[in-house]
Amino acid sequence: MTKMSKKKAAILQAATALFATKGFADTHMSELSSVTGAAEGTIFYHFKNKEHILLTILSDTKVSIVDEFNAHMDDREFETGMEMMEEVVAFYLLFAGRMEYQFLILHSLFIYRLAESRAEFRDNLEAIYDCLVTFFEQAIIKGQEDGSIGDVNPRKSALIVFTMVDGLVRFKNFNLYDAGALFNELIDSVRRMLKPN
Amino acid sequence: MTKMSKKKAAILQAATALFATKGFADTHMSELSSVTGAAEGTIFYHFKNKEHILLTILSDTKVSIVDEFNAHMDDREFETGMEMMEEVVAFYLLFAGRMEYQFLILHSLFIYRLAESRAEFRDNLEAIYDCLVTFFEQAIIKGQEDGSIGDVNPRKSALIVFTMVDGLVRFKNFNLYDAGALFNELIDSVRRMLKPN
DNA sequence: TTTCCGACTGAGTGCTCAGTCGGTTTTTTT
DNA sequence: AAAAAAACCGACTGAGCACTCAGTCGGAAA
Repeated sequence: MTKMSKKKAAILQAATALFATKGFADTHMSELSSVTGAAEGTIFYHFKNKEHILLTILSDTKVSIVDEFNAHMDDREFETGMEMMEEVVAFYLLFAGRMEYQFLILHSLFIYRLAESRAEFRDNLEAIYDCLVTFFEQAIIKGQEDGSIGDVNPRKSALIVFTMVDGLVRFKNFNLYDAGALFNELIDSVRRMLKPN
Repeated sequence: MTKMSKKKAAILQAATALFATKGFADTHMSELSSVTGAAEGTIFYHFKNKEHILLTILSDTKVSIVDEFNAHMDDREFETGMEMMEEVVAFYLLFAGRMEYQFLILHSLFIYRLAESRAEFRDNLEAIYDCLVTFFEQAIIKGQEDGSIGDVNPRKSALIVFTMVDGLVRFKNFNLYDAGALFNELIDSVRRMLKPN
């Protein structure tokens, strides 16, 4: 990350929290200005418009997710694919907790509406999902080689597991119930789902 | 449903589609007016404000979900809890497809923001989720009695299964990938997850 | 026939908002 | 130290917004 003015960084950080909690349309530049102490003019000096702030956040989020997942997984070796799967799930939940605002934005409708019409948004979203699903898939493939995971379609099962884990994160972020309380249940479920019969 | 003026029904229907696809804040009364052919004044004659339209939609959705699930499940008998679970999953996916706009709204951030501050919204959402999770839970309990489902925590496992199914619906509605293509995989996963070992 | 009422109308209103602009301050370069 | 560039400021603008209101209309009750 190249160095960035204090104000610009503050604007991005505040916008991330506000977009996540209030939504895009309901977050006003005046608010962003008062929260960060930057004048409205300053915001438009750094970003050509409101949408561009969101795109920057999404792009930064993509970089964080792709980099951190790769770094975390490269760091360690796994005996079995099933172990790797458990680690992917655990790291996903941990990471989503650390990046709560970013994941809230990823779970928001407005980002998908933009993705439909704007390639810059779509590309970032696709990169994020592809990276994540691929990790789940790799674990399944590895597990099928070493016998720790049964004979399932790797991509499809990866999507199902991803759906479960991501759904739990969403429920937690939407305050429906606490994902942490279901962690053990989730890991058990994944194990039962994937183990050879 | 008591009889309702043509215009009012048209406003509700159009608002459901617009709120679902464009979001609440990005749907303007002028649009609702031009789409339905009702004057803006007419909209405010039937609903005291924009939020009240959303509340009416949510409340109608709650009634539909609770009624239709109860009706569908009361209609049939199941040999085993596992069969019942499969039917709940299948009906959930079918129903979510039929009520795509309503489910999109249920998956939108704005509804949860309103639920935080407004009891009218919170109560409807809670009733919907409670009804749905309880069906999954009942299937598990029945399955544990007849031996078709293993020894898991019924409520927690119901939440996990609900997470999977609802997550799939969300992914489909957000155009991430087609839930239909994963239907068989999903049913298999649920079966493996819950079967006695 | 008159009265009344619910459904409906659309121009009008005041306000909120994203974005602009002319200028100042701070930092970097020479 | 001077000049240039980058960062910052906040009053201002005008478009667009939710909502209002005085009034029309058709049909049912009195």
